[in-house]
Amino acid sequence: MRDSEQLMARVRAQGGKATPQRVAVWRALEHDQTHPTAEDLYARLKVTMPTLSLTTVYHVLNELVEWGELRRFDIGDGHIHFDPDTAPHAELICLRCHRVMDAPAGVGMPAETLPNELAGYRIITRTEQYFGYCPDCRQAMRIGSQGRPRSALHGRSTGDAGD
Amino acid sequence: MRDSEQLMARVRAQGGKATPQRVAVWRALEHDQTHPTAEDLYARLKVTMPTLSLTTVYHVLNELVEWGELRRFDIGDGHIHFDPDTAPHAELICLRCHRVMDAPAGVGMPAETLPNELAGYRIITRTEQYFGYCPDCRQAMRIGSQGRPRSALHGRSTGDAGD
DNA sequence: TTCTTTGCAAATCGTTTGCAGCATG
DNA sequence: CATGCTGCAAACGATTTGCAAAGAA
Repeated sequence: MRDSEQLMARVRAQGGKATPQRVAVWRALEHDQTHPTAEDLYARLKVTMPTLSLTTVYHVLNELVEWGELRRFDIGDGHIHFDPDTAPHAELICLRCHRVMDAPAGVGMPAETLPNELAGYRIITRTEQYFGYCPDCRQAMRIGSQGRPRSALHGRSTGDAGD
Repeated sequence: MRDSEQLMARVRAQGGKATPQRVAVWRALEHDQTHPTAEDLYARLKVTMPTLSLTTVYHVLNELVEWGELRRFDIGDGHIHFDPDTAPHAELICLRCHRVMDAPAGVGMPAETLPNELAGYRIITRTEQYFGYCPDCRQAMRIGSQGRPRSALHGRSTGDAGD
């Protein structure tokens, strides 16, 4: 994702307005590595901008996705996650708390191996997701307590279990 | 996923019943490579079993996932897809019609490269998804017509565009 | 018969949309 | 001052759940 300076130029160039709400969402995303959901960002921003609405957060996120500035992905926890890093890279996803983090450098296939075409498909991008249990959840499961897993819509999971 | 013979044994062993509905869903999945949604399976089965309900399809799919027989995944089209192939492998996903197919053999990282641990995470499985445009959609886009893209909840996409 | 499963109808809940008032350029 | 943006409230829709009737074992 480009920085707010450039986005401001872009939005003005197409007759749009650089409203405080838009800029706030842009800034919140700028160096974010937490792969937040719309609700995450809303909660974070509400503190300094109490009048902000969740609807607006969704509007701004969706337009960023349309502009190709933001990647939107579903890990199966019932919430859409967003990532300002639009280059292909690997991610680590906890099956229990649904935390998402970038995999350490060197993990996953190098970006240069992304083919242009595969089985007749024009390939645009690739995602690699490693599912497992994060250190906190491993600890919590070891103790046997329930810990405090993050949101989980009804009983959804991404399909695997065990330890 | 194991075949219906084995699943029948399993379900009976734990005091369950091999109902026609369950067996029908198992059979439908047995050699399926289309990565269907619950609705897909329901539509397919309704023809030969008109009394089957969508609720039951969900019940059966969810228990298969709990048993570790079925992988459940979200491609961002607003529908949960299911895959009886639970081994790590790469998939091709069309950004326009949301068709999912297995990548040709040799594409993606070999299964043996799945690490046990990564950044403190206990790794259980990995998914590799290649996003792009399938031959049909490339053709449709070339013609400039709208073609007939498969389901798409409101205006969701998985994040990328262009050709 | 007993205990599981089915399937209808209703509830959930993240996300999207309609629209009236507001604020940016 | 005109148009684009915000945000409330309502709509949406895939999936889940409560529960009474049905059917395996």
